[in-house]
Parts: sequence; structure tokens; C-alpha cells
Amino acid sequence: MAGKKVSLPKGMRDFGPQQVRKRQYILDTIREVFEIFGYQPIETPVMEQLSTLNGKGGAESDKLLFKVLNSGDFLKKADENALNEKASSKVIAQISEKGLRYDLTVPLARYVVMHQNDITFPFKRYQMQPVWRADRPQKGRYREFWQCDADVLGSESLINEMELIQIFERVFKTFNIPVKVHLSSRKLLAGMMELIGQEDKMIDFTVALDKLDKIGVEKVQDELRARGLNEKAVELIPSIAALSSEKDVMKSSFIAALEKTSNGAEGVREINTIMSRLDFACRSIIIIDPSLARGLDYYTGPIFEVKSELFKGSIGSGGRYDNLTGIFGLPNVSGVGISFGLDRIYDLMQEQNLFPDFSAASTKVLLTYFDEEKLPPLFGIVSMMREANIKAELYPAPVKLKKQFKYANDKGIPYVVLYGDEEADSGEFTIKDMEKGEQFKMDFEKLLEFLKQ
RNA sequence: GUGGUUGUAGCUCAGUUGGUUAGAGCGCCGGAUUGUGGUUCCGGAGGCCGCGGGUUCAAAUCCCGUCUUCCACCCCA
Repeated sequence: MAGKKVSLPKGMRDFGPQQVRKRQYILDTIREVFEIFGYQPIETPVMEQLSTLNGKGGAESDKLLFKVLNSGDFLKKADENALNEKASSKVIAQISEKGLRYDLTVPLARYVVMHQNDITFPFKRYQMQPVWRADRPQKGRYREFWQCDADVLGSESLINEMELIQIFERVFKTFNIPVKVHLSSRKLLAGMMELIGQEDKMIDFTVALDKLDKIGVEKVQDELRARGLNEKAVELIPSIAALSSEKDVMKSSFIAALEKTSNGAEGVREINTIMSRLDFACRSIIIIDPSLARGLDYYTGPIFEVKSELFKGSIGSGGRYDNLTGIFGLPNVSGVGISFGLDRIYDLMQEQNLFPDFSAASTKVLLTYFDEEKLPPLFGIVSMMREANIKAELYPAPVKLKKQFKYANDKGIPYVVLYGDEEADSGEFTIKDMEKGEQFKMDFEKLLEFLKQ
């Protein structure tokens, strides 16, 4: 038995049959909703040029990138000095020119730029594929995980934002997952920067502000000071924190103050427009949350994040980006998109027991194999069952019935049909209901009829 | 990337201050049942104690390294 030691790379996982069924259920549900809203599927390769992946994001996202070595004798082409100095980043540039995608948005931008002449705008596409990040794994953070994205490119209309929120609402309602969609706008943040007069510190402000619900007002203030933000910024934090108990955030004095800035006014208009267009079901799951600060640095307008009280961490997110294709040479294409985190939704549903019963998805009937004489009729029988769209399988060897029954039992097959000497003589099949433990005899016509139900 | 944590049978885990032959439950295989699973009873197989080094008369146990797991950061979806 002593098999060779096999293992998986850090953060990579296998999925067994039951897990795949559940994952496919999530994917199917999301896909169906995307399709209903008029999005069309695309797929892109797992690898992109590093130059594409580095198009956005700086040194930080570079750390998360899985790089792929060049083919051939790649070290020959590397600079000797760089090698001797062990200057990793210099060497990498010379021995690796492609990497695994770490999200689906950058590949989308690349796709749109490359196929701009074939695309009719607005371009509504969805994409459900794995992405990879060289992060240190922990709960809800995997090195290989799936994103389910829907994006609209080439339309500035806020109707798109509205529809994407409707998609969130519909998908999570189908899953019976109670969620809140946190809504804000990057422009609100820009407005705050105007208020404090430190427009250049937006990233630092954002990173610290994002931790508000986690570490509290004072620690955020400490971090702001450490990051070089002024006292005006520090004083903003308590009023932002107070918004969470506000019954109508948009009517708060904080928003009124923001509205006096040019960016802030624009952000307020965006949010009010989106809210005014949403029906009650969608409005009721929205939390206007100006402390919502996370998001990639390419977001420029409305931003969303989906959270559930049943799960730590977000299970969906999205936002508008005005110039994502600009870095690849196609300016003035505004886009907005959302993303579902398949793996986190899976974890949540698994923990909360929200998956439906998939037992009907497996084989419905197992035909036992007694001896070779019965094989020709058995082939015919199993074929006719399959013709009738009954999920049927024939046990592939004439082993002990005990073993064949155990196979059916372990696999959750609800019916076992026996065709041995007795049945061949009488012309009636024996069928056993595995759940009830009862068995009956019936002719083939009745058997088919019975199994079709 | 930083700090911590975990690893013993297929799985979940015991294993005393270092001390003979490393255990349990579940699962697996066989039999009771040569045409019947799931329940019951009886029997059996299965271990480089993550890997490498060190300390010791002696290491699953102590030390170092490494890989892996999970957690908290950093950051991020």
C-alpha cells in the first residue's frame, strides 16, 4: 500500500463530486441571472502577459502575482550581474514574461481593447473563471478561487448600477442568503479629500478608513496621523462613524457638507439617482455607507460591497471604473461591474446548510449483473432506460450481489433492478426501493413507467 | 511579506516527566447471509508518528531547519 507521498501546492484544493455539484449549483444560478439581464459569456486564458497584469496596481499587487517562467533555457538570457546580485525583481523581468490572472477585470479590459472593432457597445459580458493570488491562505482566502463577474462597458448610465444591484438582490434571494449591499461612491471619498485639503492622500485615507468597523474610531485616527493625514481628516472620522446609526444617511449633515465640494456633490447625485430608480426589494437591502472605502484603485464612481451577517468578509463587490481600458490605449470607455465570490458563497452556504438536496441528480437505477448470459438483454435494458432519459447504470462485473447493493447504497442510487434467472424465466423484473427496503416485480413497460416518474 | 498555530491508520483524534511491540472510534476488507445494501454479530488488514538534520543509552515526545494546515496582521476580492 505504501504509496508515494503526494501533495498539493499551498492553497490549492481538490473538489469531490458532492462539492462540485454544489459549486455548479451556485455557478448555474448566477449564470442564469446574468443571462436574464442580457449579459453574454466570454472566457479568457489563465495566463496573461505580465505587462498586461502590471498595467494597473503597483508593487503590492505584484507580490500577489504568480509568475510563469519562460520556456527554454531562460537563465541564459538573464543578466549576469542581476543574477549575482540576487536582485529578484530584475531577474524576474528577464526570465518571466507571463503570469496567472489575479482578477477578471484586467483581462476584460485587455479583451475589449483587442476586440474593440468586433464589439457592439454597450458591451455586457459575464465571465466565471478561476483566478490566482499568491496570498497567504486563510479562511475565505484561497490561492485559487473563482470569480463570477458581470460588467457593462461603454455606458455611463447609472441604470447599469441599478441593474447590477438587482442582480445581487436576485441571486442572493435565490440562495436564501440575507445580505446587505453597501453602497458608496469614490467621489464621496474624493469630496472628503477636498474637505480636508489633502487630495494627494486619498489612498492613505482610504486604507485607514476601511478599517473603521473593525478597529474603531480612535485607532483609525491613529493610523491616519501615522499616514500623514492632517487633523481635519482625523476630525472627520467620528462623524463618519456616526452615520451608521443615522436613519437617512443622505439627509445627514455630513452629506450636506460633502455636497459643498465638487466631487462630493457628484457622488451624492450618483447615489440619489441609483436609489430613486430601485424598487423596494432592492432598496431594503442597501446600506449607504460612506465608510466603504475598499476597492481597487481603478474604481472612480459608485462602489458596492455585499456582506452577510452570516459570513465574515465580503461575498460580492463591484464598482464603476472610468478609464480601465485607457491604460491599454482605448480611452473614454466607462464601465461598471460586479463580482460574486464563488468560494466564499460556497463556504457560507455550507456552514448554514443552505444547499438544496442534490440526490435526484445522481443515478436513479442500478442494474445488477448476475452472469454473462444476462449481459445481452441487460445491455438492451440499460440502453432503453437511457433512451427514456432515466439515469441508469449497469454494474460492470458479475460480483456478489452484496457488493453491487452496497455500491448502490453508497452512491445514493434509489433503485436497484435485478435481472437473473428468476426474472428471465418469469419475464418480470425485480425492483428494490433502497430507501424503503421494499421490493416488487413488474414487467419492463411498467418498470420504465415507474422509473420515469 | 510579519507573528503564531497544526501535522500520529483512509477520516476524526488519544498517546503521561523521553523508556519495551504506538492506541480508540468511524471507515475499509472478509465471514455470519452462494439472489439483497443500510441495522446487528464475529474476524482481519492497514503506521518512515509530515520531511530532513541534531541531542540522548533511548525520540511520536526535546532542539534546529523545511513543507503543510489554520489564525491574526500587511494587503486585498
